[in-house]
Amino acid sequence: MSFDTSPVLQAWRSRGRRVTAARRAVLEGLCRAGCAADVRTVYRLAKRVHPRLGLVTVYRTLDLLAREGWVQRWEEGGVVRYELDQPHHHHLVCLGCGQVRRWDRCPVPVESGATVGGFLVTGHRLELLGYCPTCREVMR
Amino acid sequence: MSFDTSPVLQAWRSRGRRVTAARRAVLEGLCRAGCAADVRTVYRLAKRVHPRLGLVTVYRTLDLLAREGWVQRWEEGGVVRYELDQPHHHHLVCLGCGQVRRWDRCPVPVESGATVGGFLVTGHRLELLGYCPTCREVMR
DNA sequence: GTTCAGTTGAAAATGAGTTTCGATACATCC
DNA sequence: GGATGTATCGAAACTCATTTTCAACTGAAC
Ligand SMILES: [Mn+2]
Ligand SMILES: [Mn+2]
Ligand SMILES: [Zn+2]
Ligand SMILES: [Zn+2]
Repeated sequence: MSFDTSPVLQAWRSRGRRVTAARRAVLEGLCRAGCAADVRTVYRLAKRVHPRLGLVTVYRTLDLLAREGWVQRWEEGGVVRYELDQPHHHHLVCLGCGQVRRWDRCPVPVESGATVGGFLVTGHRLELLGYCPTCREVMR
Repeated sequence: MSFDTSPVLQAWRSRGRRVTAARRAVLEGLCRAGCAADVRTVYRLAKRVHPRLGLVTVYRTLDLLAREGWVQRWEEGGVVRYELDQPHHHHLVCLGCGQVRRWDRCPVPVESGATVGGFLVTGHRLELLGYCPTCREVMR
């Protein structure tokens, strides 16, 4: 995927965090995983880069990236998914097979920084739920 | 909350399911819990009605209700939430304390039954993320 | 090269949710 | 109202994702 990881590494170094082989590998795995990857997938792909990588470190690094705002974290059907921060977009989720597809429109008119009922809104999450072409076929 | 449980009970009886004290209690707990309650909350409230209620039965009944379409199920920050089916609405979620408030507007123009990129869309999920008045105060 | 705090990974712990199974209690039929 | 058969119940065992612990390791700085 087209994601430049050097700003992340740079930010880490400047804040006194260490740029380790394990963290590089997780970032690389995330890049290769593409849209909305689950932890296992990131682990599997990152392990190709750095075979002695532990699953714990994947959890830790994903959490770090999420806290620092480099990745989005969300859950669907009991599965936690992460993806590198990209131009704002949403997702189509298949209720049949769990597949996720990117949807680039955004119909939500609430700006980040706006206030709704006393809440300071910093973002939003939107998924369209339904059935992918394959699952529609199976259902008929 | 204003939710009439008798259609649920009636539907159960007509399909050969039994209307038990445990199931009534879970429904009652759900009513009392209001907007987007987690399983523990439903359990705690339902137990007041039927003290010997087991947590397992809460899971089972919530799952049953969800499968039959009487409740919505969603997850936020690792917490599974259920709520009785109501007029379509969304939620404001506080990233500080996890509190959930109802938001009645819906800016999503995709009708149920529409097709987006080959997906048959049957619904959607939208949450505004941010900070509640209390958590905003704490942050300053 | 030496130093040392930040980081790692194996193993153990945690905890939400599920499965199992003997006991219980709805619904039905006298 | 009682007897019957089966759906349901709840305690306990289990599963599995995620977190915690801790001794070993290794980037970064000097
Ligand atoms: Mn995506
Ligand atoms: Mn609600
Ligand atoms: Zn599908
Ligand atoms: Zn809050």
